[in-house]
Amino acid sequence: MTETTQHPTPAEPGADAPCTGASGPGAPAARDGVRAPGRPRSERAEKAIIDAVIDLLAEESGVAGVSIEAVAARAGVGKTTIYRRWPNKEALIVHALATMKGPLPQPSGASVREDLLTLARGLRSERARKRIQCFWNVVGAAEKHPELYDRYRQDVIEPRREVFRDVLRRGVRTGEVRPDVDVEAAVAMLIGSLTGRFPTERQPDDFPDAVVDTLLRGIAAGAS
Amino acid sequence: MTETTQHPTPAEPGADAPCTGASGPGAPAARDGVRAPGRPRSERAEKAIIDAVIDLLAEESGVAGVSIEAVAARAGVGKTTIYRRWPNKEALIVHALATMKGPLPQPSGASVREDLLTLARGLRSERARKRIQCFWNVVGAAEKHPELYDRYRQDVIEPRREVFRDVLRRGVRTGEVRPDVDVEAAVAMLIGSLTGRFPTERQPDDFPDAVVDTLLRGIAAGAS
DNA sequence: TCCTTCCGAAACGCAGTCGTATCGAAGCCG
DNA sequence: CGGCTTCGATACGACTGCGTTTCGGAAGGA
Repeated sequence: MTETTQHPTPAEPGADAPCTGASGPGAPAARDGVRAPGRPRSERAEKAIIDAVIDLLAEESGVAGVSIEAVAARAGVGKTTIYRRWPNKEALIVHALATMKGPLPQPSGASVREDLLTLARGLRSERARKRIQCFWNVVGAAEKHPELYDRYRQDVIEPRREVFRDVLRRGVRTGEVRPDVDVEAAVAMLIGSLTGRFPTERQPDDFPDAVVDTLLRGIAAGAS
Repeated sequence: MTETTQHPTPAEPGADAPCTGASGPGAPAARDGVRAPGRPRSERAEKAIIDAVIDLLAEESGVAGVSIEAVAARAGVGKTTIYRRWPNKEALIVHALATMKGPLPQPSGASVREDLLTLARGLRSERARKRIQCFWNVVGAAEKHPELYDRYRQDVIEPRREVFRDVLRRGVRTGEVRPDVDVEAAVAMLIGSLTGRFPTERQPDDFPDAVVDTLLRGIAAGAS
């Protein structure tokens, strides 16, 4: 032990920007095809850790409710196994959130109404609900953990909003949507109405349909 | 000191349900016209405490970010002064939230569009922003503090939604709004779009106008 | 004036969390 | 088998927050 005990990163002799960049766990010393000596890191443990973080973030009361010890207990893992991969709590949460990117929804393109219905109903899926719940809690901590908020917004939320925008812009080209539509307002109305009151309040099953049709037709009398 | 040191509530001989009901601070022993002996409680301190709670709840990261010690420091008050009035942190926050009820907005009734614009623009006021910010954080902690969430929702949020509903229902009667409108969907679209993306993201100044007009006219081509 | 209550400040015991360190056991490779 | 690393468990010191208690002093009523 000459001077290597500063960071959990094991060997990795040169040019390793410390893993505080938080886009991934500390590499287990295998960069190229070079096999690292010793016991390899358990991929199973890593997945369990990330799942535990996401579950806790969605269920517990915000970022402050996610403690390393709770994560370790829930994942059935020692704290050592966590700190060997991430330098601190914030990096762990950032990485866990990044894994929620997942595949974007792909609307069929049959019609604007069909596409919006698909997207709106998709916001009720198990995975989407968890994503929205995490968003609530991350937003709540936005002032204290701005990096967390920015990254989650950019990586997870914004791409999904962009899918909504694309549907509307395509509708303008096909003539289904009036050309002077305010895309930002319309997207905010769709997403905001479907994600705004989640936690305990139940919405009727056809709420997405009602929102989409209200948006399309408007509420003023005299419109078709 | 015979047996009275169990509760901060000072004298108050009989039939005092302890103040844990959390709808108000422990009364300083003056119930009817009976003046309590000794120095009366400082009203100034009480206001400072409640303001501090609301500010912290809006700015800090959620309910967990509001600590009694932070409240005391921010209000320039000793912790004793807090615990003499409320039995614990949750009761304090519940009471502080209840004070945000304030007066409801009173739309003019000139037209549905005017009323909705007034209400929508009102959501950008200083006070409304703080209310919304608190709502974010209270919702985030809904699973851990359900009483907090329920009470805030009932006392503060729901009455304001009801004002929106009233405007729409009146519009149906006057013929300004189509009779088959889904009031819940329309209200959710208005409020959700205007409160959904607050914290750091800025909206253009005419965003409430865009939302109201989009809601009224719809986005489908062919409508007026 | 005397008496009661409230005031702010400080310290306490207790519990929870962070990040580190240490332990014996186990997995993988040569 | 022997060297390497990771594994889960446990304990540690430092810190923070809660809710209580004690303290000297101030404010108001009788």
